[in-house]
Amino acid sequence: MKDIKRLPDAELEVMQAVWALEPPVTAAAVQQRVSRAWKATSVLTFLSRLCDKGFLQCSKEGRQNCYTPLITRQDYLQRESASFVRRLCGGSVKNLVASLSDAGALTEQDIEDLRAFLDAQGR
Amino acid sequence: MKDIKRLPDAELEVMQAVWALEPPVTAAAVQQRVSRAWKATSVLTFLSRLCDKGFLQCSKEGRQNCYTPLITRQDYLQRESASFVRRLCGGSVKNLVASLSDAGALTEQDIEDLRAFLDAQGR
DNA sequence: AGTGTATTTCTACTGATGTAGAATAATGGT
DNA sequence: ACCATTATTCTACATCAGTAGAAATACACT
Repeated sequence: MKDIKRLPDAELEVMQAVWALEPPVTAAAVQQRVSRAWKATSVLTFLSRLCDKGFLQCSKEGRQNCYTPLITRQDYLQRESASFVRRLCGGSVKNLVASLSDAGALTEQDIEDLRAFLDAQGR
Repeated sequence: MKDIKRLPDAELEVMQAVWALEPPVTAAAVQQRVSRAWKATSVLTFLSRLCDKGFLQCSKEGRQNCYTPLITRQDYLQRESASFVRRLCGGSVKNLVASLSDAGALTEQDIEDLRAFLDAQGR
């Protein structure tokens, strides 16, 4: 039914904050958690747009709004990374990892983790 | 100098076409290569925006425009994948690969390629 | 009850993106 | 030299995104 779409940067950052915090989140908490210096009204705009898009649900807790994610971080990440690999890397994951490596964005730790992951993976 | 920014979907698709073709490309060639059914003028709009953004250089070849990439696919891919991992995966590449796996976007071939890549990597 | 204060909802504005018609310019043929 | 054809440049417009002031609400106190 609902087709989740890619979120614009600002909304994504807000979602990250919501995901990072405990379930029913207030706008103020989000504002603090976020890295950018947005005015309270800006944060509220983003939160409300996220509700419109079906990413959040909003309920009143007295005078305050409380937001709860309707989409998990995992779910969003899965969709986005699959779409990223398709759109940018011609569908090849190796291609992606190789370019991360070229970009110097692959730490020793990453490599180790990946090895472990693959080992656990392959039967 | 120039800070390369993320391209919107339409422009990215046009760039992919340009990269896929041989260096000096005509708008017509791009239009054919691309998957979406854009009108010729739309394609030209995107090409011209890509020139403005410093991704392409345009030269006249008689009556036709010829476009040449100023940014390589590799270069763009590197930047974008690094930024993607940062923005969405909290900087963890394993996180990314794991979610691809969960999304069922990791083929047997991908895993094999990754293993080979990592082996070649780690001295 | 009246008022300053915290929150939220409306409204607004600028610039980016997707898409393409209208206008213009350059060709090729007759 | 003229005109149908073709490619390019302008112009346009709707929607999305980033950002936030103004207006409306709801409390918390005195």
